[in-house]
Amino acid sequence: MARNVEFDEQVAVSKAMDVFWRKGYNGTTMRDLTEAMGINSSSLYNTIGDKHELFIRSIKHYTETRMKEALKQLEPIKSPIKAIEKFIQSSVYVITNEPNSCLAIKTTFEVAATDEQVQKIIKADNDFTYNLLNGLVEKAIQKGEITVSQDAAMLTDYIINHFSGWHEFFIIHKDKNRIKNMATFLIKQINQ
Amino acid sequence: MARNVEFDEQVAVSKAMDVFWRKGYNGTTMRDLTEAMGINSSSLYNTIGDKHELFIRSIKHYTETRMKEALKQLEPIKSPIKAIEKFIQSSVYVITNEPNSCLAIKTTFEVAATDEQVQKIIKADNDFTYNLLNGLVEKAIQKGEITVSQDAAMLTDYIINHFSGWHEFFIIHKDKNRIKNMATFLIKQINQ
DNA sequence: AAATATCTGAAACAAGTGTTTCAAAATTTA
DNA sequence: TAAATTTTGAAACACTTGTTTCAGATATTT
Repeated sequence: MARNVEFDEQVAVSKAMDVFWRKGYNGTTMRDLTEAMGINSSSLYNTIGDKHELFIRSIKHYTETRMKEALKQLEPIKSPIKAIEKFIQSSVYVITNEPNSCLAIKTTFEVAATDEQVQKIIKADNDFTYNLLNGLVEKAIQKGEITVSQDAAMLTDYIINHFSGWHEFFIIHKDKNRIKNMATFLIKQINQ
Repeated sequence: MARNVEFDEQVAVSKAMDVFWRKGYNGTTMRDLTEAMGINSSSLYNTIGDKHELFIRSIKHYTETRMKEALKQLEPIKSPIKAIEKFIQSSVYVITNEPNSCLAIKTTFEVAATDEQVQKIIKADNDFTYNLLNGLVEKAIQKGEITVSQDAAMLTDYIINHFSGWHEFFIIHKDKNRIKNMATFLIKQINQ
């Protein structure tokens, strides 16, 4: 019996996410957000909620999108070790080509330590990556594609652990090659 | 012919640093700062300057203190490889025992990408760590303590690169053991 | 001790913050 | 088409922000 919401909530959240991604949670104002989303704050508060809720939806959107992309990218690859290598290489590509560094990592360092709700989402995202990669590492060990004498759990942690540093490194040095060299060495270490 | 500043500027900056360390640049207000420093904002603006300048001094204080500590800790160690191991192990200790994660890393992800002045200080800090560790790696290779066939430059990047991930990991999982295991593996990788 | 120069404290500043209000517009259903 | 109900836009809200003001307190130098 009444009109519907005019804007697409998914699209709006995606636009909000872009702002948070660039400016961080505390660096973003509600006016930044409503301007980028193209909606009035009254509509925003009537539908999604306040700034914090919008941030929660933004980082959920970010992590969910990333999870889907990872699955889609790795699914067609038959060899576990090749999938692991692809995962590492495409991380390097993203790190050295996207305009902002990973929203999840930025959020971890800015607010995860003091915001439980955020912490949970970030942890879920990390657990997803862990499980995805751990499955591949286990298979690779079984198949004898990884011969280094280490348990899968530790190797999975060890591989994932590189990405944060590469992001940090790229912000500071903006040097693709040194990151590529680290990635090459990491892959060699696993492969041996 | 007149009175002197009542407060110790070094002590005041150190107290400001603590606040920035906990809350980040954008999450910290001038009232947070003046309260923690125990001085009035007029005194602050008369001596140090505005919020940004205070932040600059805070991160300089942080990085300089850290540099001195690193030098002091590694100086007495004769064996290069032992010094490298000590460097890694004490990083693990700091990461898993300090209440906040590294101010330099937090700052890198929060503001370094958009603040040139900050970026420079952070880069100088990273270059210092790089040079310190690179010297050790080169000596360790010469002495045959490191036999892995990689150039010192890449190995230095590779070692340093782990710290950021460990910080991130500890915020999310608060698990010391998994970090220790990664550190042990890293040391083993270098040593072979 | 007096003159001098500077620092300090409290208050005030204008602009910016996240959020709410509400009349008018809009779209749905009957 | 008319009634009903919700969304929207602009303005306003109360509070916080970074910063400045300035009278009076304070310490130095002569």
